[in-house]
Amino acid sequence: MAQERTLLIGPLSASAQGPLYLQIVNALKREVSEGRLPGGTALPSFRGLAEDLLVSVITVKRAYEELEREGIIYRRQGLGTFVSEVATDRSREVKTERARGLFREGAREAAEAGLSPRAVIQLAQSVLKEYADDEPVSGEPKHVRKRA
Amino acid sequence: MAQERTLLIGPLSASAQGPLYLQIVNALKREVSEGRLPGGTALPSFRGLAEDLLVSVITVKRAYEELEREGIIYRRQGLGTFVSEVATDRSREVKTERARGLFREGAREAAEAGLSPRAVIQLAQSVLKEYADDEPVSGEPKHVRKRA
DNA sequence: CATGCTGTGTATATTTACTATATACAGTTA
DNA sequence: TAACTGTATATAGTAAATATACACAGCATG
Repeated sequence: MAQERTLLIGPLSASAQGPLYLQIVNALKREVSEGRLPGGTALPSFRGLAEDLLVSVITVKRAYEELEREGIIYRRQGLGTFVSEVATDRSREVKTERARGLFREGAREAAEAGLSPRAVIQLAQSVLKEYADDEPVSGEPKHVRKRA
Repeated sequence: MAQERTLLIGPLSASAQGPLYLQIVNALKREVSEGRLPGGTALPSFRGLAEDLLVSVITVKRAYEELEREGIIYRRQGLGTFVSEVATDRSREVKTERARGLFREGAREAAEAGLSPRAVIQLAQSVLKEYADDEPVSGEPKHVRKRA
């Protein structure tokens, strides 16, 4: 085991849930926002990641370009690609904002479906609760009451 | 003579928020789910809607095909396109399911942003409340009296 | 009643934009 | 120089959107 061959991000499902380069973007954003890639960390090289994920170099490039545009990573020709110092914060900001947008859109859809404001809130809460049960967030201890 | 020239759905922003045909689909689903298009109502013709929205006939066709696949409308060659009898229910089902998916995805994003389960719920509630303030939903169905 | 007009939806070939690729080019450092 | 890194150009494949020509239903009319 020369180097940790730990696949930084899982294999991509070929165009199963969106463009490949966006799958890479989202997977890396997740790693960053959850603290597994602190600022300054060197990301895999274009060719390395491309080989691991069975995609072309260009696809990785597009993904990295997108991440750089969002201020999460930066690239240096001849040197490599690195996680920005403010990456975690930026990534979390982006994700929180995205979550807000999703909740907003969900509320609109539910309202258009004819649900009353109360019913919308109830629907949202049931989903959130179900999610919290299924997927314990990060490694922090949390007590889950199985009783619903 | 000309019928009500009321643009059934507003103008489309050229590829500003997704494919044109999906914008048409969503706009019509909204009209249906909110009760402004009861079952049996005749929809605008391909050419008429295409002209109003400044898109091609094919784009309208794709939109109507999608709506028919979801059981919201049905088409009759030489006659026209009509709102299904179960359209409102079907549309509301689809929208509710979509809302559920959006809430789920929002919860995931928020969790990945590092928010605690409690904070996620708080974020969601703040958004929902803000939405309810802006748009008094009041599931009060307006009686759309149809002239015989 | 047969006919043609005008409305409706339908089908095919084409253009355009985006995704993903292979291949060749350029910078950094031991 | 050698072996890494990121970069740029030209090339297929796919989906969205289009123009054009076709087929069916209703109605006015001779």
